[in-house]
Amino acid sequence: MNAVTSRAVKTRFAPSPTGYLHIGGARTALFAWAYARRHGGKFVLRIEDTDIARSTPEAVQAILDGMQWLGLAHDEGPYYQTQRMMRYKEVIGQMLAAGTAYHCYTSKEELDALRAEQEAKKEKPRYDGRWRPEPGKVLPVPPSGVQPVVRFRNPTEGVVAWDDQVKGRIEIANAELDDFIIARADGTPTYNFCVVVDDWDMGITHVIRGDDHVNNTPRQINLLQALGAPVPLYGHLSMILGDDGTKLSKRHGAVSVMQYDEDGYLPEAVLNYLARLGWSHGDEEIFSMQQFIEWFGLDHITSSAAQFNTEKLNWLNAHYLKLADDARLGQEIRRRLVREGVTETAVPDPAEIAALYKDRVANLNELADSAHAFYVAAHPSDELATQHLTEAAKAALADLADRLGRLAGADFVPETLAKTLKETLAATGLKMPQVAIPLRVALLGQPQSPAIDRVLAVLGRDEVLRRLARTLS
RNA sequence: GUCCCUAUCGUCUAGAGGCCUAGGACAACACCCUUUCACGGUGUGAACCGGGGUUCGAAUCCCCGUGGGGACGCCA
Repeated sequence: MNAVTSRAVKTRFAPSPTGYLHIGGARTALFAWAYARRHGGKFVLRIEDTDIARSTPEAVQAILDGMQWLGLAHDEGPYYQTQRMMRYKEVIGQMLAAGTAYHCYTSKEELDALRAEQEAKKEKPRYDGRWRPEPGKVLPVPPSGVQPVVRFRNPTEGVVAWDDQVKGRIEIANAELDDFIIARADGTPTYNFCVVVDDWDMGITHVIRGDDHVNNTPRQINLLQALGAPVPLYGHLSMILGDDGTKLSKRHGAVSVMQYDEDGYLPEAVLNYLARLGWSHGDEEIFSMQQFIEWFGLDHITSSAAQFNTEKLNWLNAHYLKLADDARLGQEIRRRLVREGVTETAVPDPAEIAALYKDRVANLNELADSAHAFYVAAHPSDELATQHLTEAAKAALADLADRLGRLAGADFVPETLAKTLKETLAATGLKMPQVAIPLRVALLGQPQSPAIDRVLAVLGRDEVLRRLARTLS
């Protein structure tokens, strides 16, 4: 057991605040979080905001909001890289003194020229080491008035290798790497350097991150070794593709996790979906986060990219909706109706409507839409009215209204209502659908609804009679 | 161009050399249930990228193609 694995597990999620928390970031966070929970370790949130031009406080807040909505609580942080500049400068100073880093005076223009030249020769563009000190090598004279960058003195021979916890062993020749910049001319440190110092200082044992960082890993390992720091274990998660199989972008798919809230998804459904995207535990499809934590491990993570499938998310959402507490759903209905300007939602209790509809809708917005007609009487379209509210139907509704009017409010329970309905059927000689469908149109403005006796019960005596009277007048 | 990763039903995946006539789930379709529409239940169709090896035996191991993705920044 090496120095890293003998330490208590500590993972991190390290987004850069240049936008919202999207679905790919959310899954990375979920896996890192679950791994820490699984092993009784700690989960760190670190905001990588060294790109001051692109980082915004709004984006930081958006990430925090997304994490909170998903319930992925961190144990440490959030740390901000912009608040750790002193530490980075200190380490850069040490590396310069130790000779593991050096000043480079090559200008951007010279670098561009070098790159163009290499590309013309079909070579991999890389820094040529012109300012790299070597024994016996005479360095150029530093041009006056030029602020140098600091470059890492990367090993030139051998290979960097690590056993990726999801992809298996990966080896990269040092010859493929160049002396990358760790501090810009203005003195600010760059990404690969900050990550290394942070992972070291924060005692990160398992770096679980996106696939796009595989190429950074050998550089980071070399840096860690130059610093004499322990090398954490790495696990690289493959990316999530959009619904259409192409890379997620803002044009399609790469929406904020908060958009899922907006679209009526339950966080537990999104979490379950994400957990199952690129990870599996046999045939298990539906499980709680508690169960997920027990099962989760870095083995059984798929190493190829996964395509996002909204249909399956919808299915999971519908499932969790059926399980959800009525009062909670009532709150969600209320929240959405208020947004549409429907503020009178005391009677009927939205929780009762939720109970009526939750096993027939796929998301909270559909639930709220269904509830809408209970608070705001909807006039059926002319088409529906001519089709369903025929003279015969109206006669039956009149008969029913008369019978319902004789019931007390307390008698408005499904059993009694079903019995009353049958009395009307007997009196008119009609079949159930011939009365129930016009009744739905009259009450809710649409020909489909849950069991009509339950709808009548939830709507209540006064409202039912009022709406029937309006239809019959 | 160079380097790295990757490849099972339309989609997410199971599969660790014989348990595979390739399993589950979403979606699709059919039927059943039904007071409408849903929900639900039952069932059907649907895949190992191609070519070479290794082996008594390959979806599984190796190599080569091909497809897909990523990286090659004084971005993160």
